[in-house]
Amino acid sequence: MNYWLMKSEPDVYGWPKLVADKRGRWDGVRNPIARRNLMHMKVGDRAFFYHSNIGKEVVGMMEIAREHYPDPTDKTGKWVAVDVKPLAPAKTPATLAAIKAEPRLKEMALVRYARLSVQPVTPAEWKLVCRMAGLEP
DNA sequence: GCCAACGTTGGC
DNA sequence: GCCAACGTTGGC
Repeated sequence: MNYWLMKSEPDVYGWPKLVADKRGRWDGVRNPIARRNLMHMKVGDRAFFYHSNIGKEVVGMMEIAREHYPDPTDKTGKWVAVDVKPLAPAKTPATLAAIKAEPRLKEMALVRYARLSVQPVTPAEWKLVCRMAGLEP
């Protein structure tokens, strides 16, 4: 199983909306590296939901529910979307500040490539962030 | 194919 | 609101 982190601005599409919807489409990604990551996702992979801009914290855990398919919001046919399902909310959201303060998370893509909206997470990083967020890994 | 100008993301 | 980092565009 692979682990990921996906960012969304909560005032555009936030965790509570995904929970209410029970399932969501992760679309609108327009960055080649993020696209490559989307294309590597398999059903059953886990992903953190990160609130960018407002909150700046990991607020929950999701599961990939459908592998990549053409993004319906994209006319060019170049970009892809995946479907996600919420699994569990963070009991104590893991903030960017806390993640940056943890030396073992120095190499995390969230820290190193701040602008990448879909990023891989290593198993070690996954465990640590889960612990910080009060999530079952 | 290079690179300057410009646009966007996202933290602060 | 600012700006650093980075991606994209377009002239050459």
